[in-house]
Amino acid sequence: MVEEELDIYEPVYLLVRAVPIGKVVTYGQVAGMTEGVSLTARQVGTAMRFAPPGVPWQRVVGAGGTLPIAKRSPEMKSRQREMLEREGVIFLPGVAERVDMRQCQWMPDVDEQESLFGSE
DNA sequence: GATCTGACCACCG
DNA sequence: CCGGTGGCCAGAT
Repeated sequence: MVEEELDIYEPVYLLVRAVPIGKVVTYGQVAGMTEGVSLTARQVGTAMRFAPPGVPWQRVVGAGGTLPIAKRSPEMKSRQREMLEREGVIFLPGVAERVDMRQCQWMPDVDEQESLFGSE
C-alpha cells in the first residue's frame, strides 16, 4: 500500500527549502541529489513551476550559474536576481548575468542530506 | 491517448 | 561566447 503519488516533487521542495540564504543550487544538482527519485533537470524545473509557498525557488539556478528563466520571463529573471542579491548572492559581471558559483553554490555534506531525507 | 512543450543540460562547431 | 541538436520525461493541449 503505497499511494505515494501525491507529490513526486516533495523531495525537491524539501531540498530547496534547505538551501541556506546566500547560497544557490543548480537544477541538475538537485536532480542528482534527490536519490530515491529518478528526476531529470527538466523535472526539477517543472517542480519549481509548481513550487508551493515557502519554497525559495529563486535559489535554484541553471548550470554554471545562469538564469534559464530569462528566456521565458525576462521580468521574473530580474526579480530573481534582485531577491538573490538581497540575500547576498554574488553576481559576476558580463553580458549574460550569472551567479558566482565558486562562492555561492551550496554543496551539502552527506550528513545534511541524510538529515533531510531521514536516511539511516 | 497521441503530440507538443518546457523555470534543463551536455555536446559540438 | 553563442547558436543549434538530442535526450530527458512530466504537464498541457
